[in-house]
Order: sequence, then C-alpha cells, then structure tokens
Amino acid sequence: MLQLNTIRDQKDEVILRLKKKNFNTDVIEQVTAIDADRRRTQAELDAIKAEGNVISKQVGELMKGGKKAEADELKNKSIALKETEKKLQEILNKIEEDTHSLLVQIPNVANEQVPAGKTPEENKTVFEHGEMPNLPENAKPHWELAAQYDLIDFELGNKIAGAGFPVYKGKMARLQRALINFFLDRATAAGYFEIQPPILINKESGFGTGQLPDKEGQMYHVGIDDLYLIPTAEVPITNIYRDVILKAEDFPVKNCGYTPCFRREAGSYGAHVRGLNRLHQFDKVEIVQLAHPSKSYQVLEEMREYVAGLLKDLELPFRTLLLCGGDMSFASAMTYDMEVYSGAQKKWLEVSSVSNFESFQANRLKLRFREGSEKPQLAHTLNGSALALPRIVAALLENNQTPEGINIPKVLRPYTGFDMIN
RNA sequence: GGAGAAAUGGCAGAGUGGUCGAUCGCGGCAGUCUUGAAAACUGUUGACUGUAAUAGGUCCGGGGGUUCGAAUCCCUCUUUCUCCGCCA
Repeated sequence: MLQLNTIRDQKDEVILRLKKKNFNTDVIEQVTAIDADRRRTQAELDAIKAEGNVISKQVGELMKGGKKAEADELKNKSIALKETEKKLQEILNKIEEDTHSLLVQIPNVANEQVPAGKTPEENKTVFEHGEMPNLPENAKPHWELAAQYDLIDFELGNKIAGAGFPVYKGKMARLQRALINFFLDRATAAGYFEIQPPILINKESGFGTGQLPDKEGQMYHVGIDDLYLIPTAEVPITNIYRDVILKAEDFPVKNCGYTPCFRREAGSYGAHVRGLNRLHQFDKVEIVQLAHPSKSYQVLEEMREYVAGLLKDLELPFRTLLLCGGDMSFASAMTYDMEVYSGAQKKWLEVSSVSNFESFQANRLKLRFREGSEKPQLAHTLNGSALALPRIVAALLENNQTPEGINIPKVLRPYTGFDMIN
C-alpha cells in the first residue's frame, strides 16, 4: 500500500511510475480529492471535540465547587455539540473507508530501473550462465522419465486429492528432501535464520504482504476457521514483523524457511501446466530480508547473486530476467526472475522470483524502524525463492538423463546418498 | 469442549468515573563526574493524525454502549493463564 503522504507530495512521480506498470491512474486523482476532503472534515471534527473537552473539564470543576446550576447549563451545551460531532464522525468514517478501499487497489510503483513493457517478451535478460544441454532428439520430458523410473505418480495424487497434487516416491521423495536440506543449509550458511512458520494464515497476514484482497481467489480458504493456506512462506515469515518497530542497527534481518506452498491456479490449464510445470501444492525454501531503505537495492542484488549461486552449484543452465513493468506483481517495485533451461521440453522454466517491495508491504504491515531517537519510518521488505522445487526437479531429470539413468548433481549426493536414479 | 482469572507504554507494574497519555521501577537516550569505561547523580524517554510552525485530535486487547466526562461502569468478541476433559 502506498502512503497517502507519498501520493499527495509526489503525485506526478507516482503516476509516472504506475503507468510503467500499465495501471490506470485515474484512481490517484480520486484519492487526492478524497484526501483533501478527509483532512478538512478531520479538522472540523477536531475543533468540535476540543470544545467538548474544554466544557467537560469546566463541568468537573463546577461540580467540585458545588455550582450545580451552572454545570447543568454547560451540560446542555455539550449535548448539542455531541449531535454535530456524531454526524461529522459518521461522514469521516465513510470517507476513511472510501480512501482505504481506493488505496488497497493501487499497486506498488515501479522502480526507475524497471524497463517499460507489457508482456513477458519485454523482460530484459540481464545474465546468462551455463551450457545448453546437448540432448539427443529422443530425449524424454520429465513426466515420461518420472513414469519410467516410477518417481512421481500424478494419477495417484489425483485419486487422493486432485490434479496438481503429485505423489513423490522412493528416490524422488528422497531427492525432494535432499533439495530442501541443501537449500536450507546453504541459506543458513549465508546468514539467514531458519524459521518454521505456520502454513495457515489469517486475513491480517494475507493483507500484510498484499495477497488480500488482491489475490483472494488464488488461495485455498478454510471456511470453517476463516484461514488461508499459504501460497508462499513469504506470507507467514514477513508477517512475523507486522506491527513491529525495529532499531536501525537490527538491519539486515535475514530469515529463511521451508514450507509447502498451495496455489489454486484458477484459470490455468493446457499443455504448459503438464507434469511439474504448475502444481497446486509444491515445496519451496524462501528467503526474506528486511532492509534499511538506503540499502534495499544493494540487498536485492545480493539476493539475486545468492540464488544464482545455488543454480550454478546444481549445474543447471539459467538466465536472469529483470521484469518489465507489465509483468511485475502487484506489490513489487522491482523483480528478477531466474529461469532454468529444461532440455527436453526445450523451454525456460521460472524457478525463482526475487523482489524488492520497498515500503509497500511495510506500510500494510506497519513494519517500521527507528534511527536513534528519530521518528519511526517504514522499513523495506524483500524476498526470493531459494528455491522452488518442482521445476528444479523437472530440469534435473531432463538435463541429466543418460541411457544408464539420471545423474544427481555432486552437491546433492551427500544429501541423497545415491549418485544416480536408475 | 467445560469452569475460573486476566489483558495498561520496550519490559515490569500502579491506577476502579473529573488536569491520566497515564505513578514508581527497569531498560533506552543525553549530561555531570572520569584519561576512558563502570558506578553514582541530574535530566529526558510511546504511537498515530494534523499544522508552514504552533495548536488541536485519537489511542490503556478489538468492537459497541452508558455519561457533560471512561483506562476506570455495562454488553460483546478475541487472546493469554489456571484447573478439568480429549489428544499427535
């Protein structure tokens, strides 16, 4: 959520940067108009309240002095004042509600480095690494390999839960666990503090990181208890800091956590969701940082490089994209996507998204920090996948296939206890 | 799930209708002393809103009510603690 002050004081800049995200900025005009109205009404109401407070004090003193008649006279005056106050309060409440419902619709502004553009094709490739796998023509996509070696059972998952809930078996289950442990160990070594958060969240948490009300229909909702299944560990881990005032010297705050993630993916269908490409439940290790506003872009680069390091160690060819305005998420100010190349499908698969939200989430969370004895100000929040498992697994299976079996990357072997799936 | 108790500032903890935004302590910050630090002493120390700056307004778990006036009384919800029940 953008701050009203920012919209008021830097209106032109805000409009410019929202346009980069292809957002219709008419709502900004509405907000500034309604805000002026709000402040006028507030001032009016405050004046009436101030008068009422003075009268109440006087009544108290008169009663103490035993001057009952005079006190009664003032009481009547106060009662009349209350009428006006009540009406104004109702008007103000309505205005504030309207302001809020406008504000929550406005996405974060794009950082100036973000390239203009509307579609994924306009994302800017900023980094590429690794050799394209040189697979024979008859190389198999991962879903065929999964069936051949009896690693992943999509039908069985369908029977138990539904499409998009695969069952991982034997060495595959072990590989999943190996990846999770590898990612957590690496994150811990890089200074991230491991958290095991709840995987169900309440409305307040969903609002804090921006999933609600924007993505209401994309989360699984447990109606009876009014809780949501997390779409990412970002939500519970970032919400640890809701309503918190940090000290400037606490930065950088670095947390990581493994959780399953749940996404309804309403509206997705067809060939591009085949196999592991798009699931309703998947595993992910997430890294989250809270940063001083002056350092957050430095931190974003650090996180991008950290994720790139993981992919290098897994020996997967990948590229890093700086997302264009039109492809960025609601809450993000700048996002890098990491994509690995999946040799048999012959396409790039997104495995990580690293974003700086600047103060957008912090404003919703009321996550602030204090510098010395100065007033608290909003912190910056960042997060990234490090990493999401399914597409990593897809690329590993496809790129490492040989006639003898599927090779396991060296860094994972201490975790899997085997070198090859055959 | 049943019964009882409680919820106040970073922490601890007073306050049960009238200068209470809130006593005192701890912690934090600044100063005195000291070569420096510690100790001691003195002062200071919540958030939000609002203003050019003052002023003003709001906040004692959340919401509602009574009253000229509520941290204090009433209703309601939530959470925590204790006891009982159930249970990985």
